[in-house]
Amino acid sequence: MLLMFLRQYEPKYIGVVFDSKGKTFRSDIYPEYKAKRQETPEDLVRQFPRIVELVEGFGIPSVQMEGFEADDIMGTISKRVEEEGAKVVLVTGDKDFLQLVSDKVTLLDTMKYIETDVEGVEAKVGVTPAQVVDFLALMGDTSDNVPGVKGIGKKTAAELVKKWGSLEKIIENLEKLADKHKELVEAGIEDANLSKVLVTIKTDVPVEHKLEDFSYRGFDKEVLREAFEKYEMRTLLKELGGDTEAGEAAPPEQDSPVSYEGYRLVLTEKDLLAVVERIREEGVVSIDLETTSPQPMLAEIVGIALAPAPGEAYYVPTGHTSMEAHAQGQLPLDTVLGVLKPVIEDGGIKKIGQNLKYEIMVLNLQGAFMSGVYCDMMVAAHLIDSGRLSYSLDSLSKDYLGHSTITYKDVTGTGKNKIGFGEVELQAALQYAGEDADVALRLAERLMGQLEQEGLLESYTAYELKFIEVLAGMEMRGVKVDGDKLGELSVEFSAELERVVGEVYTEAGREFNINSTLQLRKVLFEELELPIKKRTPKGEPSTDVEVLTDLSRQHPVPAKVLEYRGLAKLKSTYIDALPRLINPETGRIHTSFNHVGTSTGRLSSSDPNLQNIPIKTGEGRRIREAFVPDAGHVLLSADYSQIELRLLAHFSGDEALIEAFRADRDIHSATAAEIFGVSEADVTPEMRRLAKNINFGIIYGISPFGLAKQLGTSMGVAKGYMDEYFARYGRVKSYMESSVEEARSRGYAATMLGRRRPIPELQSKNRTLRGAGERAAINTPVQGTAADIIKIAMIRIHERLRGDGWGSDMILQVHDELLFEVPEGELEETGRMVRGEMESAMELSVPLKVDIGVGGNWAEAH
DNA sequence: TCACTATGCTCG
DNA sequence: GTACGAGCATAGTGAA
Repeated sequence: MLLMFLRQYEPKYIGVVFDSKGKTFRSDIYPEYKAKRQETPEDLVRQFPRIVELVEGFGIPSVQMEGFEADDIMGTISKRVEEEGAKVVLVTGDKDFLQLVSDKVTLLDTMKYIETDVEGVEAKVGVTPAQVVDFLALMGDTSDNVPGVKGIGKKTAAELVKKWGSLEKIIENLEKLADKHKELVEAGIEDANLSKVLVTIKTDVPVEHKLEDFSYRGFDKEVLREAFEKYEMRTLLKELGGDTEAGEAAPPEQDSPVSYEGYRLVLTEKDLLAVVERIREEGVVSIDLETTSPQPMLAEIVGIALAPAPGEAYYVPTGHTSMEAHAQGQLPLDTVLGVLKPVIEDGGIKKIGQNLKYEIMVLNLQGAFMSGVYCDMMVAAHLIDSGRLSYSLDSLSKDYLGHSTITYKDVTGTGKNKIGFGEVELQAALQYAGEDADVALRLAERLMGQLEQEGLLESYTAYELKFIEVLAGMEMRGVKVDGDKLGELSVEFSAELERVVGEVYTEAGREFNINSTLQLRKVLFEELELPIKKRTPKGEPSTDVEVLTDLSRQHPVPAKVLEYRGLAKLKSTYIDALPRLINPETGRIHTSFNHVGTSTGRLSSSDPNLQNIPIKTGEGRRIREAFVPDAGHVLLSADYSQIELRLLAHFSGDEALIEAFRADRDIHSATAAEIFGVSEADVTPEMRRLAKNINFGIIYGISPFGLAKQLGTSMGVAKGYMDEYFARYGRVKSYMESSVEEARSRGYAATMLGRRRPIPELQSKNRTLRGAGERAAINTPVQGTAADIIKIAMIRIHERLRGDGWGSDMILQVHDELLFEVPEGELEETGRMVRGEMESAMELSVPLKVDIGVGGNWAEAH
């Protein structure tokens, strides 16, 4: 509430007033005052000191005076400030405060976010602010135990006060009242008079503070961050915005560089043409589409914001549905796009925006093909710092411009009051959308400057920006999923689940919700009295796969639960979820690839996540069978073989490792042969499994504990393996150490294309945190460079496929694998081209190797 | 009803 | 408390 208030109102003075314990003049004259209140819950009482702490963190002065209620202190301050001629906003939901409202004083209910002025008071209670005390005196207040006049409620109280003007006047004119009212008031005169005193907020409390004492200079981000971290207020932490470099002061919140004066609505074709003229003059435009859906494949445009220069922004509504929009008349989308298309498609006009992939896709569906992508804020910020909590425009604006933008929620509301963007009033839409376009434009300058300064501009334009179009293309093409097949699987899994559930109930001796860890814990550890093997971070007995596998030796229930979980997971996450995401227009699934989804530079995928479709179990593989090509096509899968270990060989320069890859040996067998001192022919499957785990462990920044856990052995044994590994691959060890050292001295880890991930944990005094930082420092260059390599390959393949004559499409990326939908007749050429581009994407001291598979579904292609 | 956390499990 | 990087389903809780 405070954050929202500070941002929206940017007050010059602010104070928070607290009640204090003990007696007040009200309880003196009326001992029953607030008597019926329930005792303040203990949970709440304990929070009061923390609230004070947080208010201090916000840099807000607070007032608390023994013997005086907060109401009266607020009333006094409000009165004084009002007399000095300033405006006052009283932030409270208490209706008693309606009495203080004037042309200078308003009430803000931060729960509902409604600001009440004089007219508001009358609309709300039917009387003027001055009459509120009389109104309350009659009506009473149950929550404060103020009696009022028995039998008179809100309606009658308002009616009487409105007619006679005050309580005193009503009493004077008792005889003229309707019989029913007369009787009631007569009986309640004493109560009414007392009530009036009780509800009247005092304005003459001896407050010593001067207005200047309440000056607000903004909050210290660091102090607040610490408090939020301490109390694990993660959402607020995120809202607070990213890191400010040590020594670099955060830009002041208050001198906001953005004003809305240069923003204009565009409602006529003539005005639109003038905007186009401005864009051509500037040679650059920031674009922000407002639509009906966050999913580009389902979105319809309701308006377009355009900013050709800082402070100058236009909003062209095309699909707003408010009466006002209809009254003013908006241009049809076709007309608008007809005028804008040449600009959008003109590569000579630089395009700026936030998450331009979205704009590219939505416009593409309307037949406009964006060219000249010049700067995407989100993508630029991620290259500079892939460790940020947020890449939202608001967050970037706060950090780089010191300006908080109007948020989407601010204009559309949330929860059940939420409206579509098309229902937003045009002025609000103009300010919101115009600001986004404007802010993106201003940020572009800053971010491009920083990219250049840090030597990242080349990477940015040559790879990151081009990658946006590659992703847009893949998302738009989508992947075909056989809904009928999933339907059959669903039926089959339902039957299986029913069977397993029945077996669990029988063995457990009763029915319960197997999905509930809470209930499962009771059954396993209390009723069946099985031993607790492990605890969750909260100290509760764990029921995860490791524990249940172990317990399966003692009792049939854990084994059955594991079986249940396996089936239920597949059914709910994939089998039943995927068909719902099939686009009705295209009949395909269009995942969203998040360009800035990870701190290493990998992609992430969501809605649905197509990067974690099961493969390891037979049942899981059946889900992949539902991913199919169009008729006359096949799926081609191409995946990098051991790309991360190859990078480890390259980066470390370890001769043994490099030699193994150059000779194209099975790397896990080769490692096993080295560690166990046998010839590769004598490596057993068990030895290979061990070596494989060690190899992966190395990339993750191995620890004896982690390796032991993975292998199911003791830490001593694991340590032995590690020592043996490092004895054979000495350069790997020194490379790992230098990775950490480099990250420590520079403050960040980096990938080959330059993406930077700050790792402040390396400075931590907390051993665990520091350890995590060290492992991140080891892993990031390896995982991140692998991501760089496949990114380069994808850009080149995309460009090749876009050239003449190809019928193949690249449809998915799963970190080291690319999936293509290929016309049967084009199979060989596509395979050759794809392998060529992937293997030559980057020159390393070891070869890059790609395995290719083909099939009638994704399972077969693998 | 909504926002959020805890737990557990899928992938590379 | 401990292997790197992700997203999502479900249960449960507290606040609006």
